[in-house]
Amino acid sequence: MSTPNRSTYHHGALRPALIAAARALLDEGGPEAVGLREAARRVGVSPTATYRHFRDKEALLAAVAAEGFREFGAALAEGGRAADPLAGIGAAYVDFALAKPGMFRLMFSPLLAAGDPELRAAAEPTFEILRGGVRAHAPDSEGVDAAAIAAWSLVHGLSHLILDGVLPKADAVSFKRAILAPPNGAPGLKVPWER
Amino acid sequence: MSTPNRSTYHHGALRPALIAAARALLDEGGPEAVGLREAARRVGVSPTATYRHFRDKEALLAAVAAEGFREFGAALAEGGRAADPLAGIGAAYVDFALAKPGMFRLMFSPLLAAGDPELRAAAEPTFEILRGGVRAHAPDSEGVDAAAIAAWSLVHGLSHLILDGVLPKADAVSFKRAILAPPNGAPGLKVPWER
DNA sequence: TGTACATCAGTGAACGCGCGTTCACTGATGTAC
DNA sequence: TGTACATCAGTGAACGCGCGTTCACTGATGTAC
Repeated sequence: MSTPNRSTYHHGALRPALIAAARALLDEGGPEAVGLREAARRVGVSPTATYRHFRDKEALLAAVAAEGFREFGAALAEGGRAADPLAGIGAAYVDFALAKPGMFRLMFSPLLAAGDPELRAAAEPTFEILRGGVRAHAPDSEGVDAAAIAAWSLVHGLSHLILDGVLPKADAVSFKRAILAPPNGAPGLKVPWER
Repeated sequence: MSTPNRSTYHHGALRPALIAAARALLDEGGPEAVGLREAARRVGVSPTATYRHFRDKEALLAAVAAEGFREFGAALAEGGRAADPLAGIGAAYVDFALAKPGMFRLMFSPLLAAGDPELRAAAEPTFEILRGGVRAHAPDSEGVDAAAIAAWSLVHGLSHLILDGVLPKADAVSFKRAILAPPNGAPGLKVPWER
């Protein structure tokens, strides 16, 4: 039965419910605000029950981050369908970060054992999509990887600077306008770093 | 008396000692690992004593971050004395982040009330220096601010991606080589985003 | 179709931890006369 | 130069908090015969 039925002893779909609760906490207070006990409390279950579904707290966070990366990948792929794919991807990247700051932070958080191979793998498609966007600009260039890293760094850094309150949100708007509709018809996002 | 003398009841220089202890914690475990009690413990003083010098935990963190920004500004200014100022600044930026990851994280951390005016002010010189570097490339351009933001985003994002274990450290090396000694003699760091 | 039983998904109490902060206090310092 | 006293910089005990995790358990589910 897929409908959770709290009148019975068994929850029925505790795992996804815990992930959802964790996401809510993430939205409200960022990665630090996510706790096993609090998530369990919200679902209406004892703290211990969580251990049926997650080895420990980090496993829950990892499951949440995995969901995030899937959605992130979809958003970027969608952005890549713009007239200028790279610009569209860049805009989608920043949009995602601003729309889901807690999730964005978690996805790149040191809370998730830095360099964890599974998460690196989850982040890999991000890089692939960016690389594809760069290739659209310079199909046979040799510096595609370097340029993709530069493009990634650019949007990643802008996202963080805005999220951390260093730059005003308005800069995201001008950024999008600048890359999506450049005044002179040239490609909006130039590649800054070539080997 | 500037020499702390723990044989007396008074410490003599507790404030700087606490800041130093907090920095050590920062180095060891990042911003989350900094605590008033632990800092006091390391200095050999009761937890309560900290409140003589800092209103609360955040005040201590802010004082540490302020030190960080001062050092950061000095490092960037030094980098700006390279043949290509913008490239030198960019390299110094990434170097600082990689050399003092805990401090770098704290400086841009949401722990320090996002948008806190004092910290925005402390970060301002960073922007000024970058703007100066951009101006060296295009002295009379109108898009200096936008380009400076782009350059800032680029190095900031690269720093974070490496710090978070998404990109390998080696990318910092190739980045520096690429911007500091570009193969064709062209300016190493091109400005990606112009209005 | 009914029943025995293994498995599974929860419970509830407890553990130890470290934290930030407040309270009433006391020992040391420095200043006015 | 000595002394009274205000101020300052510490102490120590306690508060309440929420956390992650372990333990022994019990109620519900589903499967084999």
